[in-house]
Amino acid sequence: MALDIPTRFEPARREAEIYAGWKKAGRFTANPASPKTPFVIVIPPPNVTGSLHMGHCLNNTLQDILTRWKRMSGFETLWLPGTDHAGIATQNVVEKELRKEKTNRHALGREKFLERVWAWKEQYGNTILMQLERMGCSCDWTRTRFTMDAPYSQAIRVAFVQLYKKGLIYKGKRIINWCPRCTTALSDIELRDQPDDKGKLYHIRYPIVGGGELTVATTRPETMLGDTAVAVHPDDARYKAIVGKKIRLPLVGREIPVVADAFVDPKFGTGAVKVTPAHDPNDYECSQRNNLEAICVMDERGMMNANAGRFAGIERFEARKQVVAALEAEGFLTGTTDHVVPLAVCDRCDTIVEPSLSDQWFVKMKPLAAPAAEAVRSGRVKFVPERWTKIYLDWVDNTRDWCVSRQLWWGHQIPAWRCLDCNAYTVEIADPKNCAHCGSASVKQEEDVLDTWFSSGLWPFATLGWPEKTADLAKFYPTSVLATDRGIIYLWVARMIMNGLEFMGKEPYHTVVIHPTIMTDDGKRMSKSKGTGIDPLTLLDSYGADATRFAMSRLVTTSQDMRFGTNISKTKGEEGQRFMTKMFNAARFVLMSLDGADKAGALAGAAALANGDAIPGLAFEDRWILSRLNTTIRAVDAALQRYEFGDAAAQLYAFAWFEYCDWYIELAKPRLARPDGAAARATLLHVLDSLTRLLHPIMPFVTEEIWQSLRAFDPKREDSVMIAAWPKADAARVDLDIEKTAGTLMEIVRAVRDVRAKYNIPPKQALAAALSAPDATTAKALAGHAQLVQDSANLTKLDIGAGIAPPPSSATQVVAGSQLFIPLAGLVDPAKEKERLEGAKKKAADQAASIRRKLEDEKFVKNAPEELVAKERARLEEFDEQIAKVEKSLEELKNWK
RNA sequence: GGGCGAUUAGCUCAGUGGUAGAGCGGCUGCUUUACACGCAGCGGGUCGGCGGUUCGAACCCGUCAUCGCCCA
Repeated sequence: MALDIPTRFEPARREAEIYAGWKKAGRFTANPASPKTPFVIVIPPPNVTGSLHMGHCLNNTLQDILTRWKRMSGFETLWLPGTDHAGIATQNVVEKELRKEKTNRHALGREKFLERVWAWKEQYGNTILMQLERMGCSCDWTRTRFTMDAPYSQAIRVAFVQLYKKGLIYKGKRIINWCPRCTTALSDIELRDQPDDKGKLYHIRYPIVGGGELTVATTRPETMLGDTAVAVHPDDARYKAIVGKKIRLPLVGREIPVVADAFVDPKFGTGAVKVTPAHDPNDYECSQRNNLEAICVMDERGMMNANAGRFAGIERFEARKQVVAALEAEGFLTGTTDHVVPLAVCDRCDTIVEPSLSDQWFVKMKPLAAPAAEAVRSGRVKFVPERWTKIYLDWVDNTRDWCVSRQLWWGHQIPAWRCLDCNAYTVEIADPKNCAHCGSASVKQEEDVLDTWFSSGLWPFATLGWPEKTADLAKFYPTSVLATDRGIIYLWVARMIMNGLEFMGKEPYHTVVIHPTIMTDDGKRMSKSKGTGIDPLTLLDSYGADATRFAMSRLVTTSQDMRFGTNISKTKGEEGQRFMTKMFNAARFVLMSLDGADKAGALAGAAALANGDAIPGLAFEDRWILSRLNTTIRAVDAALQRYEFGDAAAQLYAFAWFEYCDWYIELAKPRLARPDGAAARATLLHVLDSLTRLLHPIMPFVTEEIWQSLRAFDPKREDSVMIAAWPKADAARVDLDIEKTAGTLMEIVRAVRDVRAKYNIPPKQALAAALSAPDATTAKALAGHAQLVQDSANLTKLDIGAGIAPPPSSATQVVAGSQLFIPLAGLVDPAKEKERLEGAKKKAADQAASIRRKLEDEKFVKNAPEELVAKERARLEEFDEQIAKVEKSLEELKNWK
């Protein structure tokens, strides 16, 4: 064996090189002019400030598996990568830098600030994309997109103008979520729940003008400064008499009315609530119904403003304390109780958001959401697993208008110009010089920018060149599959579907694969702040990309969570690494076996096998592994079609390791030196070739390395496994009889090894054995394969026949309905053998008893399907025979010396 | 408050009505010339609790519990 192949594949040394090779050869680049059917995935764009976390790692592994699988299956495949500009996050990062320089964006001015952000993006914005390369992702980097690029920005502008002109975008005053730290509006989905938010409920006495009083309860006493009414339920008998009267607002002195409004829950607190229209969404709606004034008492940074009177200039939570103290001092506070307050915080900076009345731009959701719901209801877009459909529909059916303006600088400035003369808006694709309404030249563009999700909602077609009619758009839209986490269903999926229908008239993909969310070892959400997250780069460094990808994909199930914390990632990563090494060594063995042998013969044979042709000299075990290979191909295909990645990975692992390596290679070894070695070599090579292709989508690097070694033998094959054809299952190769017989033979071999292990007989010590089959047919079927069993179990001989008498002093083992006898005179202790046989007898007797019980039950015999009853009868007979045999062996034992 | 998911071997998970499975870990034995990141063998579970349907339930129904996720 002249070949010099190392025993390990070294990811750290080879991955980058292999990846560079693919990239240089343009393997990832899609061709819109190709006649092939397209398969397209757009990446759910990661945040440009982000770095790879476990969720990305899983998400992109699965996308790459699909992409590579489809590419090998003959599709014109495009996996389009890119990032979104992440308005708040990116602006925060750069503002942080500025703070270190003791300056801020206002000092810099908008233009200079944006230059800084771009500079930051150029320097750091590629981090996550480079990490995808490390994972082996076969993204088309020539098509990398960024939501702030000029063509993409143009798409956003066209989309905004179209929606505005259709009346689907408007500007209006609403209560929105305000982040006082980021000083911008946020949409509902940019919030997070604050856990463990223990608050208090304050009970405040409100005096009624003309006598009497009311008690209201509030969790946010500082907002009482902005109260403009007290509301009670119209049917609440307790308060009927005072509706229409006035309250003198404590601390402020303003007179405010008592109004009746059905939104009040009479059972909560005292049944009377303070109404602060400028700081609560329900109160605002109440104020609209009752013509109440809205008084804002805070500024954009969460400081109390002039409307707060003596509390002006105080920070909102400090103001709460001081208002409570003042109420108490003046005798208005009647008590406090503990109360859990649901609090929302800004997703980006953890600041408690302030519901605030504000003038913002909104997208009308109903007209967009209805078709998006229909696309899913009709089945044109399918969720996998199917249960997510309901989650999606619940949201699109009930979604409220979407606040899309953000008080940021980094983002797409809203293409609306306000006329300084007539106050009307002009919304155009090209910058207008004059007001469209009065012709005035005094027009000023809105300063606010659009929500980042507004841009990522256009992702499936804006990335392909829309609104231009590009070749890419024509070829690759609609895309095929979107793979993402459940947390993204509202964020992107719903919006992409809405926009796809609105702007392209066609849903953006036919399938949405919702894969599990990565959890810690104990099933909790990974949290950066709690330090329970793990860094995928550590895994890539420790085990390599292939092992990491295998480990993750193998754990993917239809369940919604996937535990992959510190410990689990270690054991699973190591498992992946071992598998990678195993495959590498299997290839090493096959190549070394071919080297110096009849190479041409092996190549021709393997080619014939790949073609489905017969080759001379195919042995039983060859036909067995070919049958298993084709069964496996079918199973893997079926699993991938259903997006059951874990199942596909497990099938491949089991076939490669336990069938190909553990059994087939071992069976082939003795033949390599014999005259029938040619067929064995051809089969070894063909199965290795198929496995290399099948494993490639999951483990791209090691399979490419193996492929290149194969190619050194056979320069005619494709330059890269990436473009090799995906194996097709050949039904003609599947032979269930062979698989069944092989199963029996393996059981026999295992039984011999078991006896050896029990009696400490070394594998090297050859033994003789006899097998007593239940009938002549079985005996004949097995006898043909005696040599195979002898090779595997190191037997000098193996007599097989029906009803063979046990040789003297034999250990007995029941296997697959037959009895195996191994003469062990002088080797073993009869007492020990007796113990073993008693154990086997008990096992069989227990089984028999349970079946007998069943069969003695008339109801079972009457109601169960006939075949089942017959099957149970046969089983009982088998067990009874077995017991008899063991009893006979126990008798024989007495004759042992 | 509503919805969803999970609960099966020490761990991670398959298993949708008819003999409880896999991998990992464990234990025992092997320096077998592809691989000790290996090979061979073995043990290990009243399928979360309780009730119901059924000849028969891990599986279907009800209920409770625990853990988790989402929405309000």
